[in-house]
Amino acid sequence: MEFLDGLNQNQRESVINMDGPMMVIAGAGAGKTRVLTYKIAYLMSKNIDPFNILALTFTNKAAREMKDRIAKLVGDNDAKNVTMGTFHAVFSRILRHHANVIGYPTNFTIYDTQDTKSLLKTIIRELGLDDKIYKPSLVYGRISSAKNNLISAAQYEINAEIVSEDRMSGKPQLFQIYKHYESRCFKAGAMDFDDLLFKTNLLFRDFPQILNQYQHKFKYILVDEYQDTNYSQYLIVKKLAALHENLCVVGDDAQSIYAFRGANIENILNFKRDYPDFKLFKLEQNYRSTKTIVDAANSVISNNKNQIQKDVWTSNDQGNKIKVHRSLTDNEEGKVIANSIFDSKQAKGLDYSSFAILYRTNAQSRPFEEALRKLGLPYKIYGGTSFYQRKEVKDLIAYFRLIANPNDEEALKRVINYPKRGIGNSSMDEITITANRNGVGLWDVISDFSTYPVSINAGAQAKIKGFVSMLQSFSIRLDETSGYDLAQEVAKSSGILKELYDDKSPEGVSRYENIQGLLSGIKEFSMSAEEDSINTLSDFLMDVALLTDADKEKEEDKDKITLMTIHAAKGLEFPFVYIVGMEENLFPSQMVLNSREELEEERRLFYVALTRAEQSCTLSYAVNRFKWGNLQRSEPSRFIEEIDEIHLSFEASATEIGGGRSLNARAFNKGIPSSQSSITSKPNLRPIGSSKPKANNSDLSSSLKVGHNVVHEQFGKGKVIQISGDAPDKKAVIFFPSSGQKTLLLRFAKLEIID
DNA sequence: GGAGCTTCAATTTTT
DNA sequence: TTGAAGCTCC
Repeated sequence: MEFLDGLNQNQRESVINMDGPMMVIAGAGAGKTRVLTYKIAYLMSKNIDPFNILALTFTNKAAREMKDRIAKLVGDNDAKNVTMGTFHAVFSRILRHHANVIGYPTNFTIYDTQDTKSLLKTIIRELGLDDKIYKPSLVYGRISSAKNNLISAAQYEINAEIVSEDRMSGKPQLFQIYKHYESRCFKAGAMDFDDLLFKTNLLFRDFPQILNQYQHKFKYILVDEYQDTNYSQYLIVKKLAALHENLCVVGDDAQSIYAFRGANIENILNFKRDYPDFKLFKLEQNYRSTKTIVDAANSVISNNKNQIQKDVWTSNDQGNKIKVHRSLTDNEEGKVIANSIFDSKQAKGLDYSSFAILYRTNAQSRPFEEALRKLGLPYKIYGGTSFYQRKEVKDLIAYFRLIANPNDEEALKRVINYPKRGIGNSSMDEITITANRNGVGLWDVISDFSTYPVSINAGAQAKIKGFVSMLQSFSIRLDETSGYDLAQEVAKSSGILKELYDDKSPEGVSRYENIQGLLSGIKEFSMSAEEDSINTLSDFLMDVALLTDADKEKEEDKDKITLMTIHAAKGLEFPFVYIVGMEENLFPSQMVLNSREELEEERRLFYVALTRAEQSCTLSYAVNRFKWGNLQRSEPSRFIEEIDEIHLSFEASATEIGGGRSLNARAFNKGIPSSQSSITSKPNLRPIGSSKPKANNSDLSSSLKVGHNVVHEQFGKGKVIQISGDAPDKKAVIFFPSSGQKTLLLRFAKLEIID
């Protein structure tokens, strides 16, 4: 087994341990993916049929990379037969296969976040509720977390705890919304992201023979990023592995950054309970980063209380210190980083792809884009409005969806009057009323006016009929026409192509190009079909809902600077990493400052960011930042101070210190320039000119008294039990019936005093 | 029915 | 600042 030679002792042991339940806890850069790929290759070398292996990842990208790496070890053919993909992708396929038994059409639609929110909004309005109180995104979060815990609408309604939480937060009708949402999705033949896992659980629960079939198929199951799985995923894995118990999960609790969306670190603990005789392997040697970076990351993560004991170390060089750069404004931050990349590239002759700029939120990308563009540096940007989220792309895809599944009402509403064909709101209102009165869907009405008469004028009716018959003519050919051919015809007949072609504005041109891009993507997809079969448009649709920007890597994007959120960077590595926007209320985000758990997650996010860097890492913050229109002062992130000072070197921008020199920590400490900073035991991280953080809740802070009843945005009503500390760090202990006792910093907590 | 104007709200992360 | 949603006027 010569390919095992490249592994260290621990890695090798975890690879050759074939049977039984096992867990690999792997520090950042310790070769987690390596172990997984080698393990799969090793299984095959021991004559395990690739058809019997299931490998679940968190992102499509991870799956693809793993597949490529396995192919290098065992060859394309065998690699191809391993079932590998994200939870969502793998189980959406399985669901398609058995859709009929749970009452769904084979061509069920997958609603993305936009579709879901839009449907929720419709429902909220139909129920006569105020969408300022029942904000669609909030409602979505609530329903999503219910689904991830396998709570159906019916169970939601009778769950005393949940119902009381909703009542406390002033949203007693949430269960109604959930109920309607559930049935509307079902009628539309649509599943949202959470449904893909939820319904898989139902399928396996209610149809044991189907579960059994997959239990036999998947003799070996591997799960990557186990710390990011939610309860729903956990249960799927547990059920599938129940027969053979050849289950290998790999993860790192320190990199758990998706608790906000239901990931449950308990799953690691559950594992010990479910499989008491499991084997535990730890990979602690980091091969990626310099000593400085590894040590800095360790010192940051040690601030977290909740973690599994691990000792991550490296035998790599010490490397350079981590630079901490202060800029005056966010625009300057952009320029500074762009210049730094320019200089480093010149000096060291590196590729652009060696550099990454990582930020907390997508909205931060703009100054960097501008600065890079000015210097003529090529970059690629992930996230934000992804290609598949663009209006024009979604519009065309909506036609496809409607052809595959006419009951898909979100798609229908999107395109029935786009391009403009004279079917306006008043017609749609009439149709909706008729549909509701008869308890049928919109499509039922518009495809059969004789059964469902609608009081709209003949002209509009004729236009609708034309639209319907166009779609029907495509639907008939869906299964025997190649996806590309059909897609092209749809783009033409629908009028979308012409509409965009006629728009000669720069945006219009780019929209047209995006449609062409989508079509050529479909072309590629259609041509990748196996012999004797065709890839149809419904096959394409099956994949497309689960694709993100990161999955659309183009050849010409290879040598470019990477801009992405830290979340998106998970699992990646770069020689030079810039972590920008290192400011309080941005990173850590102000949304997480209410609880220790959330702050710890944010810290793990910073840990992930740091450990992306191989050779060099720069932290950067701006003293002033534009936030919806006006300039706001900000303070350096607390996370900077959590790094042991000996790993840091401080510098400020030329404009700020006047001399164009960069400062080392000592000079910085000595107060050069003396007028601007005072000598402290710690490097002075306070922005110039600002003393203490401003208490933006000063009135509240002084007037709040023990015994007050208050309302909190998230926790609902509560009573103040204790007040401690002085402004601006004044804290209150508040008891919330919905979520227990919380200690809140008054300067951050958005509280309202009731009495 | 639709274009164009004004207002208003929002800003966390993603399958 | 941006984008969506609502409103007015044709």
